[in-house]
Amino acid sequence: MSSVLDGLAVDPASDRAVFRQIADQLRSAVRNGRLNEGDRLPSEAQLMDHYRVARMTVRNALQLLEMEGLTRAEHGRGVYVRRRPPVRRLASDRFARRHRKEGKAAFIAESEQVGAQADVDLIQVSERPAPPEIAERLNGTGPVVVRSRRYSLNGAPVETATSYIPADIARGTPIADPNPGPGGIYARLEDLGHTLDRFTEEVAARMPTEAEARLLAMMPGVPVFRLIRTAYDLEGRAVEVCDTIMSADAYVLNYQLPAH
Amino acid sequence: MSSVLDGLAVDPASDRAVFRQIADQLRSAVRNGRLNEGDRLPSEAQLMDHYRVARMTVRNALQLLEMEGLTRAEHGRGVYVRRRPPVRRLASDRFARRHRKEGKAAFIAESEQVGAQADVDLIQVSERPAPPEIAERLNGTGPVVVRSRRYSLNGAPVETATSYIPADIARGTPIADPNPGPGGIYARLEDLGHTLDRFTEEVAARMPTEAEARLLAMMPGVPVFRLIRTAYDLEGRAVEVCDTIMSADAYVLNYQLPAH
DNA sequence: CAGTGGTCTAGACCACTGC
DNA sequence: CAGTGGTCTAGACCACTGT
Repeated sequence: MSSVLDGLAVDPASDRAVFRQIADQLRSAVRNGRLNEGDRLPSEAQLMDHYRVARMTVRNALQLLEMEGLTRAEHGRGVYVRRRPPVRRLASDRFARRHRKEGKAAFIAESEQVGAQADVDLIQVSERPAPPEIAERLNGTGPVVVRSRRYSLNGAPVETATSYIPADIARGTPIADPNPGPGGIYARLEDLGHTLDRFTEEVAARMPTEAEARLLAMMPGVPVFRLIRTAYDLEGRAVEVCDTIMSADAYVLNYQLPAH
Repeated sequence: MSSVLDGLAVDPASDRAVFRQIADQLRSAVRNGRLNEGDRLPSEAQLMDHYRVARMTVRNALQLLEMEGLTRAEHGRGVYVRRRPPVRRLASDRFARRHRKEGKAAFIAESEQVGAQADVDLIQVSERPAPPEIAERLNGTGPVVVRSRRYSLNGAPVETATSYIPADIARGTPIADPNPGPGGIYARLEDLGHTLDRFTEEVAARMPTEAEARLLAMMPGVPVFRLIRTAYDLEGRAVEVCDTIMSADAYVLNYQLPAH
């Protein structure tokens, strides 16, 4: 009987903690192909036997790998090498007016391009004072219409988004309606005379909060993107700020930069 | 004597694991200001006493918070609420020709703007076959000149970068020299007649590998950005691919998008 | 049902920090 | 030196999975 563990041993006298040595060896097994995507790792019991260590030592090693995003544990089944799914790419033209003319909001248009089923749920609309982070970007402290929703791809939640539009623009318009109509709120902003000129995006990455992890059904060891997009009209006024949390394993963000 | 733990208790009969309840309560204490940035959390011994649980239960709770990036443990000192340092922003004009004319590479120019001390070390230059991921973007399979280096800000490493330039362009030029001269390799590419026209950037986020965590002296619970930038000259040829790993807590990436 | 991971207890020794 | 977190042992019971 052969196993991925054949010939592997740890040195208890080493400076490197035993659980780190075990993690190192399992990591190598993945890197050099002795373990492939989707393969099951040896069980905790097998690892305890093989390395002659306590269960907590084995679990610390496995937890390291899970934190790195290399493996996922499935209760009652085993620990598996994580598959890196093909990721969705945000084309630079995702906000092109052409898509709005076709009546498609950015997320939907983009998902169709890659043949994925897009869904939106948890839609909420309200009017509130602008949070400081938002007021700063909208260059004003008045009330805002707040639209939040969650996007899913092929049934898996991948992103939550909250849009803030100054109430003096959006109040009483379809923008304040749960269903803003074809082309989404960017089309409605243009209907209202706020022709969109440019966007800025600020991209950060961090580990999810508990609430975010729940909403996006995230696996341990996967960070989120936080993307704050500000939309400006032709007059240079900020007309929308969209605060988005995205499961980082579902996206690669694409940008085009001119060399000037 | 009052403490952040006053009045807090867990329900062992709850569905929610005890260590998660403890983490919840500590997290709330941070969110509602009973614990501030830089404050020390109660020690493991104090938490064991207060909640009447075993040490492993307390440690699991603390580890959750550390994984989320909310706290950092300091051996022999205590567990502290992490400070969110002011972050550096990548301006959209970071590759503007003006900076190259001034003899400054992007990283240096940018750091000066925010009054930070920039350093570069671990510079390595070699010539090798192009890795598949790189060949794909360079649209060619020939050998490449590989330049890798590490950038630090105020003494703290924040990013590693590896540039790949087709050898038929770079061989025997200052680009293949550890010090490529004023303005960096982009200035040299333009000297060689490859006037830069545009860049694409692909941004992903994940947890660091062990090697990356070491090189960037990363705290647990902090992800990295992986940014792959491709530079194109006026003829549309890809003349450089730069593969960058950045500590995500040191950056917010800024982009400008036209509305078309 | 047996096998898996999830949680928890009650100890032990060590390395690091600050007084 | 006392107090802190880092590592490790040797058990226990539970919840979930597949047969």
